[in-house]
Amino acid sequence: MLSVSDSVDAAIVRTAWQELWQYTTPEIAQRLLGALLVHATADGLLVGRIVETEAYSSDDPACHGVRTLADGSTVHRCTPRNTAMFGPPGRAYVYFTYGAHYLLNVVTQPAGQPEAVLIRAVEPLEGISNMCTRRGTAVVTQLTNGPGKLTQAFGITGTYNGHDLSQPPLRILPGDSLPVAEIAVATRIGISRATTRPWRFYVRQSPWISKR
DNA sequence: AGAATGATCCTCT
DNA sequence: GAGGATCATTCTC
Repeated sequence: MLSVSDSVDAAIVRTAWQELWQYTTPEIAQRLLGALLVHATADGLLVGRIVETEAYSSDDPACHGVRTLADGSTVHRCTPRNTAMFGPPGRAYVYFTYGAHYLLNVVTQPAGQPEAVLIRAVEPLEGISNMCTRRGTAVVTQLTNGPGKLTQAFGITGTYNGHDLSQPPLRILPGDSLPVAEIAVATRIGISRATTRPWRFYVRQSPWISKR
């Protein structure tokens, strides 16, 4: 049974969600800080607050939708793995790497323009004991402080690749933008190309981020 | 068909 | 701080 206030709340969230995609990808990465990642599982609700993100753009050699040619130029390349990146904004791009980890991205630009925001860390809010079970640890600060860790804690796998993140069971609920003073800017982690772009964003002094 | 690479994590020292 | 695990994806031959 849906109450009137629930409907109003849903409309507000829907508006904030759709307005997000008019910004550039680095701007969206900052605006996703503070948003809630929500997964409704058979074992219960899992909720986390996003505290760390990275932007990947369509002119960015580090982006999965971009290929660097021998002459140093870059082209867009749609492949079976990165197809979701070429789809509409607001969808998930989930991929598997290092033979072990799923990484969750949010597609940010209109279809054909491969850009996305990697969710690198969240602050666990609800379903923490469930997350501990999934992660195999009781150390709460180690549950979701990395892109591979948080997908394991939340039970997010490749089945969500292409999923509309405004819809259950896996959603992102935008919140108010953080004050600029609370947002730290740094270079991205774990990449070998375009390493100097300042496109990693995190909540300053948060104990839940992956790395200082 | 073969080889290289990787938006990571964990376990050491 | 360094190195290994582990395998899907992608490119090259």
